[in-house]
Amino acid sequence: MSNSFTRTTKQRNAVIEVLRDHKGFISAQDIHNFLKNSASTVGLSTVYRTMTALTTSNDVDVMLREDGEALYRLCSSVHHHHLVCRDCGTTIEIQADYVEAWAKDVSQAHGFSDIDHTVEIVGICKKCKK
Amino acid sequence: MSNSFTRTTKQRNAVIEVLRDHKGFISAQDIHNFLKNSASTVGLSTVYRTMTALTTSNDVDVMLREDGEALYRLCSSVHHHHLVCRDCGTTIEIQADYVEAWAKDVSQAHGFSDIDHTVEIVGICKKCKK
DNA sequence: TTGCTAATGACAACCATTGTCAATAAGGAA
DNA sequence: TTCCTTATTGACAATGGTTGTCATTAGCAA
Repeated sequence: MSNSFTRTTKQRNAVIEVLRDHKGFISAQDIHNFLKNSASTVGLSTVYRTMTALTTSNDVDVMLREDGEALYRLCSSVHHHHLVCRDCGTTIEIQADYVEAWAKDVSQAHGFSDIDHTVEIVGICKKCKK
Repeated sequence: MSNSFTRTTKQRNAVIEVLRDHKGFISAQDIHNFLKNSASTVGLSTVYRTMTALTTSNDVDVMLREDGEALYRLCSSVHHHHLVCRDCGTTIEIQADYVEAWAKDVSQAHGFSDIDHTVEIVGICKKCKK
C-alpha cells in the first residue's frame, strides 16, 4: 500500500477493509451502502475521495461496467489483466507477456506511440455455472 | 447496415451521416451538438435512441471513455478490436486471431465459460505526435 | 495540551442517459 | 392522391453516478 495520504483515518481504513474482504470488483456506491449497515459509517464523498487516491497510487484497479459505473478492486501493482465472473464478480489477475508484446508491436506498426491498453475477459466462473 | 428500424426518417439518416463522416469514436452529445449547428437538427433523445438501435444491430461499436461517457463508431460486423488515438480519436480496426485464442485458452484453464472480451489499445497516432 | 490543516460529511451542482407523452410524419391501403 | 394507423420525434422531466463546496472535525507534530 503506497498511497499518498498524509494522515490515517478510521474512515479510510474502513473503506480499505471492505475492499480487502470483497473478492471481485465493487462500486463506490456499494462500498458506501455496505458501510451504512455497519458500525462505521463513511460519507459517500469520502468513499469517492478514497477511491481516487487509491487509484492514483495504483493500489486499486478500476473497471467500467457497461452502464459506465466505475468498479474498484485492490490489486497487485504489477501490470496485469482480469478474468472476471459476470455473475459473482470473482476476479482472477492474469499476466500475459505475449499480449503485452503484441499490443506494442501492433501499435508501432501503425505508427502509434505512448501506448496504453485494456484487456478484460468476462465470463461465467465454474461456481456460477451451475 | 442491418438495423431494425421499421421506418426511414431524415433524423436517423442525419445521425448515420455524421457517423459516416467522422473518423473515430464520437459521443452522442457530440453528434447532437454537431447537428445543432447544421441544417438538420435532431433531438438528443433521438440520437440516443438511434445509437441504441445501431448498437443492438451491431452496426456500431461502443467504447467507454475513462469518465464513463459512451463513444460510438460505425464498424465492420466481424469481431475486431481497436487502436485509438487519444488525441484525435482516429481509429484502426485490428483483427488478432492469436489474442482470441489466448482469451479462450486462459478462461478455459480457469474454468470460465460464456466468454466475452475487450481489447483496446490507446495511444498517440503519427499525425498527432508532432 | 495546543495549533495547524488534512480530512470529513451533508448537501448542492453537474451531466450523461433514460423516461414521458403529446404532436408529427412515414408509408401502406383505399 | 388522400386517409389512417402507429412508429418516431422532440421538449422536458427525472434518474443516478460522480464531483464540488464549505463549515466542522480530528490527526499529529511541537
